[in-house]
Amino acid sequence: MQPFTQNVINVIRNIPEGRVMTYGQIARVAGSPRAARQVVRVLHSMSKKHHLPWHRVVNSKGQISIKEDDSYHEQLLSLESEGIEVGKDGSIDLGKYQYFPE
DNA sequence: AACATGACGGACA
DNA sequence: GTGTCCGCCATGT
Repeated sequence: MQPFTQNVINVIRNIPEGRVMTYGQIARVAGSPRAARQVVRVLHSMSKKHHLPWHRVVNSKGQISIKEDDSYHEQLLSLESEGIEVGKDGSIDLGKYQYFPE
């Protein structure tokens, strides 16, 4: 496994409840600014093995990036249960909920 | 090795 | 705001 992948997992694990981070942001924090797509890949492989708050990850527009299927619904409910306001189109106010790690 | 894929992002019309 | 195009980079076939 690439060290970057491990970093991504750590970053995601550190997102506080009630906050979100974007794919690109996670990629930057993990050390590879343009690896947003690898973050996506990590989420895919991790959702099966690791216990991570993947639902706190949204795209740069502050929206849920999944098709309106089961996973989408799961993410929506998870976010709302943490107190995050999610628009009907899956939009979130990043200025209000985005988390910036130190 | 070549080509396709993806829960992305930024630039531009 | 919407749609198109192109860059990114690990994986899968």
